[in-house]
Amino acid sequence: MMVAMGRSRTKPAPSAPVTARGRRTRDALVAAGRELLETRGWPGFTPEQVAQAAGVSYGTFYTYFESKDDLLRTVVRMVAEEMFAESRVAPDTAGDPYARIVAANRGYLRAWRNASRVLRLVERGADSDDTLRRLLLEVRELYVHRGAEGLRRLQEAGLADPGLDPRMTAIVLGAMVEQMAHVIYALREPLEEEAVVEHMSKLWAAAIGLRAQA
Amino acid sequence: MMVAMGRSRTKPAPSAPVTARGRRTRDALVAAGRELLETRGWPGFTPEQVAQAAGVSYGTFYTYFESKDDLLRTVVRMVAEEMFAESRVAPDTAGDPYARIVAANRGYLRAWRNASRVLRLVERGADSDDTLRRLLLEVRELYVHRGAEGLRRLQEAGLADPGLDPRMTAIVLGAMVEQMAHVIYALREPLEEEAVVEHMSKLWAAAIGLRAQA
Amino acid sequence: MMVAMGRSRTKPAPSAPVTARGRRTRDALVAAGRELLETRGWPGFTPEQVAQAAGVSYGTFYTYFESKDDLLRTVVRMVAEEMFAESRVAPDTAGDPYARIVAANRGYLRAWRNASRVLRLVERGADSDDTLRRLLLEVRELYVHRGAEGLRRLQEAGLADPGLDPRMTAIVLGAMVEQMAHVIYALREPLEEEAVVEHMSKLWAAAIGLRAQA
Amino acid sequence: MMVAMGRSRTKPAPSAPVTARGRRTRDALVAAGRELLETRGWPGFTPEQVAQAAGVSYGTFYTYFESKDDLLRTVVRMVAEEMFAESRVAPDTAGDPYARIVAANRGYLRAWRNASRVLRLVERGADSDDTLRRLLLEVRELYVHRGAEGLRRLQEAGLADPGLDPRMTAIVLGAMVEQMAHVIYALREPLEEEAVVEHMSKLWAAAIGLRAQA
DNA sequence: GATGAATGAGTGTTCATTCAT
DNA sequence: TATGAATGAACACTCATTCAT
Repeated sequence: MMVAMGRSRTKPAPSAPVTARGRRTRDALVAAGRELLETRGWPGFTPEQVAQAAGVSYGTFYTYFESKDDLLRTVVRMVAEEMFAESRVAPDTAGDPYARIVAANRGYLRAWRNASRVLRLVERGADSDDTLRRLLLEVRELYVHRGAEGLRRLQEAGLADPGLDPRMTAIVLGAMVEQMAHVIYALREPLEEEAVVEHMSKLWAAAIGLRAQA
Repeated sequence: MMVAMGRSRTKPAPSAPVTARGRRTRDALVAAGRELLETRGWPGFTPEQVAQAAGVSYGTFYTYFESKDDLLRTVVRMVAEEMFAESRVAPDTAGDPYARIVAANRGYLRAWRNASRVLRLVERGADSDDTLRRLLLEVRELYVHRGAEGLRRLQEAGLADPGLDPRMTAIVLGAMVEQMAHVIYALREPLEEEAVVEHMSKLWAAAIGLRAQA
Repeated sequence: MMVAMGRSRTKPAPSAPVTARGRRTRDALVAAGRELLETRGWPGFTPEQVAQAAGVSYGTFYTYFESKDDLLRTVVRMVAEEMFAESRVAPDTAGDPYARIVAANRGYLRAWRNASRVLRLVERGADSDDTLRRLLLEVRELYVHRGAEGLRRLQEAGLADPGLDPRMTAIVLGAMVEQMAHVIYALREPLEEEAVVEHMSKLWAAAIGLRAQA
Repeated sequence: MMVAMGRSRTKPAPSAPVTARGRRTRDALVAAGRELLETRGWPGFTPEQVAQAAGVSYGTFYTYFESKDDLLRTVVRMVAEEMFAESRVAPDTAGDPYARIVAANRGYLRAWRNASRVLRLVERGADSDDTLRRLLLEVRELYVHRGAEGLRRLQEAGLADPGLDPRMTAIVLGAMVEQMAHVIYALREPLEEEAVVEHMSKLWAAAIGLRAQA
């Protein structure tokens, strides 16, 4: 445009690719973005570097994403969903509530260690970006909901303190596990992962007044 | 940039000011930096804005600090020292154990909300800076130590589960409180502060198997 | 900044330079901006080229101007004021109203030809930029006001049709002259400048019912 | 870019469509281009948005047009031709001369407001494109010619000042009306359309020394 | 010591145009 | 002929740091 002033109101929002080729390119960009975020942190996460890592030209980035933040949100959602799915407790522990708690905590810690340098980075951004903050709250809600449901079932089975509010309890105990992951993997407090899992689980069980199955 | 630590020392490192005036200027810069970090977070923490808030000219910033990170480390050190100092007079002495837990949790949450937004920011944002990471671990250690000692006394008095490792327990339950502060104040999950304090305390007490005083 | 998201609310607005050196630099940027606009039009008017033409580095541009538009507005104001000053009718025609009209029209046409490729360019931008549009209206108002006052004096002296609304008349006849400048210099309709001046003046005089001085 | 005319002809210039379908597509693009120019001005006039508005895919644009400028020229030519066509049936024939002037001015102002925002945009914005400049001069000539003929008839009938050069007068008074349209519709000077029509007509009549019909 | 001007590499984004299918 | 993905130079702007006075 010859004239620099005046913004167009109608910036065409990138839509989902319709051809297989487009899908491949978009996937490559998402993968490259995630990879860079995990290996190089914020400094590596620029549209230019992402495009280059995906093997496409700079402009192509904006064929699929409205902005850098758009890609970030996409990556975060993907990582969060993966993590949530991974941390689902294997059904073979169905009978033993304590074993389930241990498995859940171990699973969470491992999922965090493996997949979520992304989430750690993002927590920082959330301080100044509202969309990101809400996205993190959404992700948290998944865990909170699952934890609350688990507790409710235990209460109904007479295996846990019926006086505890399920949601609040899930939030607080979830926070415990989340921060431990942060302490171990980000701050690198020198602790044995398995020892932490056991201890957390013991405290968790005691906190909810878990009784051995009748 | 925080990641760019460990430069080769080719430029004159600013030395401590020798005149009273110099000291005042430096103090003003540190205070302004802390203030900005607490009130505006990372986006407000630029040399230019710090200098302006301190009422000195832009260039003066570099008379006293090698870099932006240099000031950041200085501010963090100051906040950490303050927390050390405060912790010495902790009213940890006597009375009803449960009430003490409630008071400690309430106090911790409030300290976190007010004075140490700085630490929260740094904890989530400075993951590549080793100096800061270690400083954070030191501050944590302070609280862990105090928590562990408290638990040990309870155990010795026969008021808490003697099977728990005091240090590990303090770490895990401390993490719970710390993360709840993050959830409430940074992510702004809509929760009543006092309700959280009560719930956390109840879970904490149950977790350590707290018994009412004989 | 490591984090890309979140805009700072406090962008320091560039203030007027306080030292002589600063004033020189700022003046050089304004001059270069005007020069480029006049010689190369919009395509040459980029912060980078302006800075280069002024012999300073890129970043310096933003030491003195909030944005490209900021400089543009500055240049427009300057050109407009210059033009308005230039087109003031020499006082030696005080006695003869018709001679004054001729002089004013000739002056306007010349001022436009010399100084205001800038204004022509800007008229285009005004279509999509509100600030610019208002700036142009302000400039117009200067001329309109002067024209209206002139007519009022003639009416009071009984030398012009007293039934004409001075302001509206000034607007309409001013539009006539302005567009003729555009037609001659921008569209390059092949017309003799002096012939146009004479004809415009004759029509202008007839339109306001100018009577020879008693 | 408009300034980039006269490329070396190394790529296949799009030829006129041969199938009916091709013609429909091309027409849709032209119509969409015109529509966007009229409703959104320059910012809306991008190949992408034009294609989208025409309901065809992006790439198709370049099946029919060599460039964005190619479409612009096509649209301008179309608008110009329309104006030529309309001018042929101008109701210029008889009646009260003053009423005719009023009607002509009102009509011109309205035409300008509606159909030829395109021309207004181009007149102020396309100063480096020779093709367009000449096209604009041609359109102007049409109106000038008509105006001059009208004046000549009035002079022959003894109803207007016989000392005026018809062509020059038509140019100057035409400029007056044209610029008023610009002032009202582009710069949005707050004036009543009908009041402007009346005033312009009064000044016009006085300027040519119009005498009431014998 | 203090000032404020100067620096310039880096960032996110746009968009007219080309290309493979 | 039609599609939509791909291209990349260009642009406006930021900001930690350095420098001349």
